[in-house]
Amino acid sequence: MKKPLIILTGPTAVGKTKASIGLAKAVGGEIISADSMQVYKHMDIGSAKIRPEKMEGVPHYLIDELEPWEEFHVVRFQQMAKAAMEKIYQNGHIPIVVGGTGFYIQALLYDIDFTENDGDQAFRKRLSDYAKEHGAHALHDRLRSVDEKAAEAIHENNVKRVIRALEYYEKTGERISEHNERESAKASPYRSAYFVLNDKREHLYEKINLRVDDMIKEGLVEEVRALKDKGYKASDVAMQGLGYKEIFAYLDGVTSLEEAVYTIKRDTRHFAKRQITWFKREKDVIWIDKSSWGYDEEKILGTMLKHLEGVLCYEGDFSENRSF
RNA sequence: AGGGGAUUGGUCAAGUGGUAUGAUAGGGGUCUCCAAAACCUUUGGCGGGAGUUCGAUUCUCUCAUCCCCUG
Repeated sequence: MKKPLIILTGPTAVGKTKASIGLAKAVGGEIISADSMQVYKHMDIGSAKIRPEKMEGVPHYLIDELEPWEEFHVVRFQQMAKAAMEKIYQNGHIPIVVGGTGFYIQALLYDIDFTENDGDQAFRKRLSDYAKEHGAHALHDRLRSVDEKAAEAIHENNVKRVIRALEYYEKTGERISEHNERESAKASPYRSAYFVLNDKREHLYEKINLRVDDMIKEGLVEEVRALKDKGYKASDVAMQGLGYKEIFAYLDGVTSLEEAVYTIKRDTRHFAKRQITWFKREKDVIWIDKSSWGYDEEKILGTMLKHLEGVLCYEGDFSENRSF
């Protein structure tokens, strides 16, 4: 029998965190964060991390687990999240994946296989240098010669993904297009419910703008300054999160604070749009538009629970563990 | 009140007597190891009216709105 898995996602600033606590308490769930920034310690304000006192006793995983210099990517997420899920099942609880990184959620939900190799940085750098020297088109031609289908699918300007496709072929001898076809045909090993919390676009954008202002008031600049003082550079991956790279630029005197704030707001809006686009093409998602529920948290929780009745059966271990 | 200047997509700018350019915002999309990333794509416009002209966003007049100076 497949194990249950609940996913609660949606664009940034829509209110996932808040909704997740109510849901976790109602179903006996523990929360796994699917967020590429909240895993990092010392990055609280800019990543809109949940505060411990707001957790109301619900266990959280993949929050504050890494130092900002550590690498984090889908594969690592997948490993850590799977380990967390094991623990949660052992506790007799249901894992609830909460976060806005659609790719991570996909990797977990469909248990996509990334194990062919472990990311050869030197090889990637060589290809990246090749592209810089001979142009993106030349690199793309190299891909075309080994994997026509992948070359068709990946635009030549998207150097990052052209490199990955070439790397995959180089390391495994298999075409990445074949790998992707196989992996995307997979069925999920879980009994899942995939909730996408959404809101009217206008309202969402307004909330994003307000939230960025709040972050500044709460001391985002000081948070970034502290990271900078610890020796982190704008080029470190963790520092490239929304809100961090812009404040870095401000602290370095490249932009004014006003410009930084403007850019954070704009890029966060763009990000939210991309997130929504991602969720639109995920199959079997349950859209919950907050505006059509009058922003009533009780009603929204009620709908989610209703959907869960159909998707997950509360049997065995799970029914008796609904409170903490 | 008098004089001067301005009016180009939501915003900021370019430009020309012959089908209006760009940036930015907005929309849509791709995505299977940097994904808060990377990449692709696209809808909007010459303030109103009259005149000169084969033809006016461009020249003239007028109205409207805004800005500056003088009183």
